[in-house]
Amino acid sequence: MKIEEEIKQNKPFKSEHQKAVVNLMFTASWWAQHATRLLRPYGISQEQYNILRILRGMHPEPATIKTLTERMLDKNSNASRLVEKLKQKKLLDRLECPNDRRRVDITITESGLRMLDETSLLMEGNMSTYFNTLTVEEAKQLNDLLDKMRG
Amino acid sequence: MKIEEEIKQNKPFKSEHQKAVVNLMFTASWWAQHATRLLRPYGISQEQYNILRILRGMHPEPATIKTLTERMLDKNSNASRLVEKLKQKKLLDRLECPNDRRRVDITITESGLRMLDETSLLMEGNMSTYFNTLTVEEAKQLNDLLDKMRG
DNA sequence: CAACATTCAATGTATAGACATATATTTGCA
DNA sequence: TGCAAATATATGTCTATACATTGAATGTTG
Repeated sequence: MKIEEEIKQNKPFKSEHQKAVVNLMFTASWWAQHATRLLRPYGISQEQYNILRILRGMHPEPATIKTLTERMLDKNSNASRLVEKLKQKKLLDRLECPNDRRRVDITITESGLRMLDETSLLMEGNMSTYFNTLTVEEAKQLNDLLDKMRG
Repeated sequence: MKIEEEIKQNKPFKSEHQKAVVNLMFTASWWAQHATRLLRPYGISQEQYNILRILRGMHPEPATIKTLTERMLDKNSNASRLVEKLKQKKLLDRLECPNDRRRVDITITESGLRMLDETSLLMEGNMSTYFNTLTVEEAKQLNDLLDKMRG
């Protein structure tokens, strides 16, 4: 469906650029909804999932809060607090870094890895299902345009 | 900058499709940050701004909570509460609908219109500045791809 | 090495998103 | 008409974002 119909906009957009911004935000929100629902049965949010993905990518090397923040999609989400939530669920371990006591070493646990294997399979499966409307060539184009959009 | 650099991803993405999803979410979050900062001096959030835009579009016809929800980018954001916030700032009026007492008629005030004229000029100006990296043709392509992405 | 600046993480506070539930009104139909 | 179903909005609760501030540890420099 075209973005105008999705948001029942009666007037035309002022420009393709403005429309693209609205379309971007709408599409992101649309996908966020799906992702949130997929993850809900596992008791983790998208950003918690994202943190676990970063930790798996580095495993068995530990990350610090700083590293996580740099790699997270949402730079302002509060890595400290999200890490605390995940620790309570025993999905990661947090240890004081021996070299620098300001830092904390954060490592995904076995249980975290198991849960992530399951959820990432589910997420990736859903992505393929939802996004198979795009060809690989089109996905590539979309990536280029988004990169270019950010200047 | 390419998305891999933005989030300091060392490994390649599994597929262009997966990369496109990450890119979409990252770009949306990136723009949301700018928008939030632009609106901050005016004391309104993006979604409050969005509601005012919808109301201006319908003005002088009133909207209901239901109408707003249908047209908002984020279907789950709580129109009731956002309307309440905007009412407190005297940017809109909320009246019981005479035909159907379940509903409320919501209309943007003069003061709301004035503030929106100012903020939307600012927002649109910023969009042109940020997104002039894309040609009109590319913006069109991006719109088509996003529409197609949602299936 | 002492004083000051910087870095890293945690926390306080306000706003918003996600979702279930409550409450009032209207509609539809037996 | 009466009563259940549907509709419109509001609210409670938990989580997350935005941003300022705090506090501890480390770096830097005279």
